[in-house]
Amino acid sequence: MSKKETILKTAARLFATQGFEATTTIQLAREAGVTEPLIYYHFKGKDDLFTRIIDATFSEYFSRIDALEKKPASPFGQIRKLIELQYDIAEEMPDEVQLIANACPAKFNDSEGICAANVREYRRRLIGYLTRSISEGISSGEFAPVPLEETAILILSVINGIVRYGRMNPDPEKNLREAAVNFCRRSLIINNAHGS
Amino acid sequence: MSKKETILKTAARLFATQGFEATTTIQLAREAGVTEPLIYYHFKGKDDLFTRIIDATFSEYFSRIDALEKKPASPFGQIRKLIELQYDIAEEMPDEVQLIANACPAKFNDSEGICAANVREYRRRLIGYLTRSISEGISSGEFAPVPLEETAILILSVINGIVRYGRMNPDPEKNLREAAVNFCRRSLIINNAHGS
Amino acid sequence: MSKKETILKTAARLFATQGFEATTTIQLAREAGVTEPLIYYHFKGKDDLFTRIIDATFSEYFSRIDALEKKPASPFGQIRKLIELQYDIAEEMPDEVQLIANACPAKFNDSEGICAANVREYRRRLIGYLTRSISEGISSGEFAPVPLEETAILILSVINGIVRYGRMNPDPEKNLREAAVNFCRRSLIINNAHGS
Amino acid sequence: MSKKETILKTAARLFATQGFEATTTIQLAREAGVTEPLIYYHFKGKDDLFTRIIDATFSEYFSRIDALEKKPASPFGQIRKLIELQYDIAEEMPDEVQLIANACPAKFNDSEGICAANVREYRRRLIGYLTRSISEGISSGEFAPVPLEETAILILSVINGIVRYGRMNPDPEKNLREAAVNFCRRSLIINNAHGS
DNA sequence: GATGAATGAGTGTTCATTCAT
DNA sequence: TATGAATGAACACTCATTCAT
Repeated sequence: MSKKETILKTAARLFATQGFEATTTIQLAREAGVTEPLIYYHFKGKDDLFTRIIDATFSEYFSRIDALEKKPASPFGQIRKLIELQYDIAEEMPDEVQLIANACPAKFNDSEGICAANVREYRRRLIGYLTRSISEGISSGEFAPVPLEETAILILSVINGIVRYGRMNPDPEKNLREAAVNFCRRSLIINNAHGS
Repeated sequence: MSKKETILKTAARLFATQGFEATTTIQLAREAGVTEPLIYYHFKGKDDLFTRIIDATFSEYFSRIDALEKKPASPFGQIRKLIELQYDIAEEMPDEVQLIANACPAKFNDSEGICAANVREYRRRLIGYLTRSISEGISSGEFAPVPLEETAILILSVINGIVRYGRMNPDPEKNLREAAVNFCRRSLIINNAHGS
Repeated sequence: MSKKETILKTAARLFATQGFEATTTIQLAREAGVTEPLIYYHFKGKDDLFTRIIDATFSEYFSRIDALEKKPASPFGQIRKLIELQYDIAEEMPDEVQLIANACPAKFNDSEGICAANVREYRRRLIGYLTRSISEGISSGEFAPVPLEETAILILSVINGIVRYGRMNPDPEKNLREAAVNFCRRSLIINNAHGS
Repeated sequence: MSKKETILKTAARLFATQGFEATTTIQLAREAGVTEPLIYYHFKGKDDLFTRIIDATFSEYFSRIDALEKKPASPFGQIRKLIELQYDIAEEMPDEVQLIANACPAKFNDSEGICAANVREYRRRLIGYLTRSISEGISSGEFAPVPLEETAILILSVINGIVRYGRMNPDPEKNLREAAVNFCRRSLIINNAHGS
């Protein structure tokens, strides 16, 4: 891994665990095994580092969601896939995901609002994806007639909740992923056979 | 309101909206309409302010949960009441609630771990409350045979999700509170008649 | 003891042990069992407290030296009495004496030079006293023909040295007082019988 | 001289003349011709500066005393050399010597007791050196049978006294160095011919 | 005589950032 | 690429002191 990449990875980890403000450039330099000026050779500054990490993470998110939309599936299959996708991403890049979950609100009104724009777009896409899936499910009679957007928000809440929980309590025994899928299924599908 | 209280309230608001580290004492003093040294006359320092806000908020939480446990209700009635309680508290003291939701993880390993201890106790109580309610519901045949703790965590996720959403998108038109109750009800109760 | 006196005594102790600058008014208030504003009711401020302690201590010194001069004694008897006087004062008011020994040089160029003036006067009197005694002793053939002022300074050095030593090493077994008298006697008196 | 050295030298001078507490970092920066943060780039802080100066000064002292012990001399020759050594050091590095003489007692109980440990070692060495010399002199019949340790302390007092005096009254006419040597010689040596 | 509340001016220290090499 | 040295701006915090009561 190049030094530039090391800086990025280390920054993501420190920003995620300590917060953006609490991470100093000298600490970042030390933990990345470089000197401070080198950070400024590769990046414009601390904000630039933050922005790049956020942007890259959301990019990854967006392309994954796009990929998801192209694969046909049943209404609940789509929802299941979204839950699983979030879980997978959180396992692949836990630092970046936590960074987005925690630090973003704090930097919401920031300089160029880069973070806020990303978050809005992210919500827009996820809610759109879920709204469409739920709508389909209701139309086909598969789902109960739930309110569209509210339910989308609730499913998102479940997703965020388990991702957060997994970060703070790394307990491999609990199968939250499966439990979350079932929890949502039972709530949506009109069917006497629970957990089928 | 005394100047001491003004400082506390202002600190809660700033810590919640900007984060602990990003809030400077001079800014706090200005927005509270006092001089900087007065903060140090009434409090030991920035950390002390933070700790007191956290402690007071969790105290309020705990006493409310305790009060809840004393009122008898049906299994789902208990869960409904918890959801509504969280919503109410978030409306009463939105700054403090957001502060706990956002800043706490960042200060988790802090000095005396005051925040961490509170968060653990808080989770323990809520999960305990929910686990008992779910267990009762399953025993009485009212609820589907869901995994206890996982389901408790998922319900908590729903609660936290809507509280967070309500903070970031203050949209009085959406009735997330009612939607959340129904979402959980459908997922738990064995009953053909949805949304009744 | 009145609160005013308590403040003075406590200030002398703290100034002596920690230094003037390192002693804060709040610490002084706490250790004296009063509140800060009371210090300002009785005294003009920290500097005023310092000045009064210094002045009172030197006053005491001066009146004691004056009293000494009035009692007739042999040349070495006079010197012996001065050594013993210093030792006595240091035991009576150890804080004040140490304050003068340590803190004064640091405040030498201070505001009104009150300390410096006192120190100069103090040196002038002691050196004058010793010079006269030595001069007498030489004239009478009792003392060796030592240089007057230099020897006076050296005797003062011995005095200051044992006072300082006694403060830092409170060791009642060593009889430094007697040893100092003998040390000076042997150096001054022309006589084969040492230590008589 | 590098900026780092300039900071050290300036700090020694200011600490010595004004005291540690009364010297501010901004004043130190100005008088050293650097900016404040540079002090913190080269040193950990004000305390670190103080400690380093003290340590370096005592190191110099110790190595000089060690060198002294290796040169053979008569009992009084040894004592004479010690007096002259102290005088020399005080002329070479007057700031550092005064710093040790004045500021140390105030910082005696400080943080890691670095100063106290040095002072104890310093006293131990000097008193040991003097005790041995006096003991030799008494054994050989050259010295009067004076009490060992007390006399060592008194000689040290004479040394410290003239060093202090020389600092406060820079008067090149008085030959205190020679007077001190003679003062001690007369007090120790059994001999009718004084001042020979 | 005595105090709780309050403050202007300053403290030591750290920050993200730059420059010369 | 890479760095040792350096800095302007800001930081949390403390000081001696005052005022209204």
